[in-house]
Amino acid sequence: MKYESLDDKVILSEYTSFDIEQTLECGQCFRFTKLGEKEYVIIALGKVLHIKQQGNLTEFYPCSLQEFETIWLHYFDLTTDYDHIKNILSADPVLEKAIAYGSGIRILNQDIWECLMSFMVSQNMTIARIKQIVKTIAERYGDPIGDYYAFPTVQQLKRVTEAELLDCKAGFRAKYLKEAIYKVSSNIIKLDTFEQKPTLEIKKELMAIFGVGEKVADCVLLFSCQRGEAFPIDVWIKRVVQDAYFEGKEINLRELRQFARDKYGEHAGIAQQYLFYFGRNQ
DNA sequence: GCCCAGGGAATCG
DNA sequence: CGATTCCATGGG
Repeated sequence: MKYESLDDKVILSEYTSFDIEQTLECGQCFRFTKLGEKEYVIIALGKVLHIKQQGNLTEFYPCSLQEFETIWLHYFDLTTDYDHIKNILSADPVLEKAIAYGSGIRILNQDIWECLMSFMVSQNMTIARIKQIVKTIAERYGDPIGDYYAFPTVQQLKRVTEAELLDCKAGFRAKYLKEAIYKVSSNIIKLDTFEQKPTLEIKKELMAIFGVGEKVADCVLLFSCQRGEAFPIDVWIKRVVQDAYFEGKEINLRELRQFARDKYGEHAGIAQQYLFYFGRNQ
């Protein structure tokens, strides 16, 4: 991998396993807009970033070299060796096929707060509607950045009422969001301590929030805490695994978790993303 | 109208 | 324990 600065752009080249479309459209984040073929605007970490891929080049703009190195290199997980992980997972024929389909997926390192709120919103919703509701919350309570809005901080959401969240169309999740805002804003849960905590301890803290179950906790662990062993199980992944490994037979969540641990181990999370992207688009 | 969506809590056996 | 039901809401 190489990158160089040119005006207000950074140009990435000589990389493997990075496709912006697959990375954004595989369901791990919700704040992006497609402008064209492999051209996107993403709103993250309080910034608006354009990304355009053609051939074996990726442009990031507006973006200084320093910003790229301190923020986006990590955000897009560009320092992780995905070829190595893919080699390990490809030993499994099912994964080999899923990887062939979504070979450019990378797991983003997102902001924990936004990730938690977004996946609380996600329960029992379609991806299109999740995007719409997260966008509404940002537009009503977040800071404007050009034509877009940053996802609001905990402080900015502190005084928001359940009725106002209902008005954002959060539905029955409005009271869940209130609960998360309360626990984080009052420091009952300290998100900035997660980095140095064991995975299971973080999971326990997250699941103590009314409205956070295993699925949402696993999404937060995988998409914002760099816990590659987390394996979020939703309706899609359940179907894919059942169809690919159990002849379509119904299996319960406990068996499914055990299966993922045994089969994919420390790379269960990325395996899950390959399977999700493959399953949802076939 | 009915069914389902990147679930989770409450209830029931 | 495991299984079922309810929860808001919009789109197919």
